[in-house]
Amino acid sequence: MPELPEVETMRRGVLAVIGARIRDVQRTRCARRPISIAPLMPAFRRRTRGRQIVDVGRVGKRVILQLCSEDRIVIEPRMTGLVLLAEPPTAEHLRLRFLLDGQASELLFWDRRGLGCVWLMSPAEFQQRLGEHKLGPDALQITAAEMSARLSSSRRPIKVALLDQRAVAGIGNLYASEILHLAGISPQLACNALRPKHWRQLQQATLEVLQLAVLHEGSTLSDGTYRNALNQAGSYQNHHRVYDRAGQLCQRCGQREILRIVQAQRSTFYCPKCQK
DNA sequence: CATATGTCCTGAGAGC
DNA sequence: TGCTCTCAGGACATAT
Repeated sequence: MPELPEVETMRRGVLAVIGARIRDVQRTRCARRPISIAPLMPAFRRRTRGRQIVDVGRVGKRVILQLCSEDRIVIEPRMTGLVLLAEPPTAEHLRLRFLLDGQASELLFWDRRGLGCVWLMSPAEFQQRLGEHKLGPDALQITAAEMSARLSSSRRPIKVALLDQRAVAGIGNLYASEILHLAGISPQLACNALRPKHWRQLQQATLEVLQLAVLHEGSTLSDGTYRNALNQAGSYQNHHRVYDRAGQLCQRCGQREILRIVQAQRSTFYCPKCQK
C-alpha cells in the first residue's frame, strides 16, 4: 500500500545514510524467493560496494539512493515493502541488507508479499524508466492547471485516472478516495466532465491530504504492515474520512453512510451526499 | 493512441 | 476447530 506519504516517510527516515559508504549488499537467505533486483546480484554488488550514498530522494512511490558513481539504487516497495534502519517486523521476509560504514550501520529492505523490487540504474536507465514520459509531476508539486491539462480530455472516472502514475505521480488507492472526499467530487465523475473549479478543488485537496498524511507518517492499516524506518506505525489512519469506513456515518455531513464501490478492480469509498 | 483486463504475491478473515 | 476460498492493490504486460 505504500503511496506518496508512506514512501516520503521512508525517505525521511533513512536520511542518516547520506554520507555512508556501502560495504556490502546481501540477499538474505531467509527470503523464500530471492528479491527481484536488477541487474543480477554479482553486477549489483560490484557497482554498489565501496560507493558512497550522497543523497536520498523520492520519485513518486520509490525511494532513490543516489550514489557517488552517478548510479542510483531505486527501491520500489509496491504493496508491502519497507525500508528500515531498525529490526524488521519478521526475519522471514527480510530480502536485502545493505551494510554501511556510516552512522547508520545497515539499511534493510523487508517485504512480506514479495512484490517489491530494487534496481540499480545508470542516469540513462533512470531517465528511461522514471523520466517525464513515464511519470507525471509529483502529487505534492503539481498545479491545478497541470492536472487539468493532463486529465481533462480523459473519459475515465476521476478516481481511476488519479491512480495513473503517468498523469500524477504518488497517488494510490487509499489517498485517491481521501482526496476526492475532501474535494467534494464524486469518484464516478468522468474527467472530461470536471470544470476548472473542480480541478482547483482537486489540486488543493491533494496537497492538503498528502501533506497532513506525511505529517502523520502515513497510514498503518489494520493488517499493521506499513511501518516507518524505525519500524513504528503511522497514524494517518486515525484521520481517514472514507477509506475502509463503509457503513459508517460520513463525518462531514453526518447524514449518509460511506459507500464502497469497485472501480477498475479497486475499492473506492465515498459519501453520496458530499461528493457530486 | 486510449482504455481495460490479467498477473504476480502472502496472510488475514470469512464462511462452512 | 480446521479447512478452503476470497480479497487487499503496487506496476506492468497484454488485449481490445
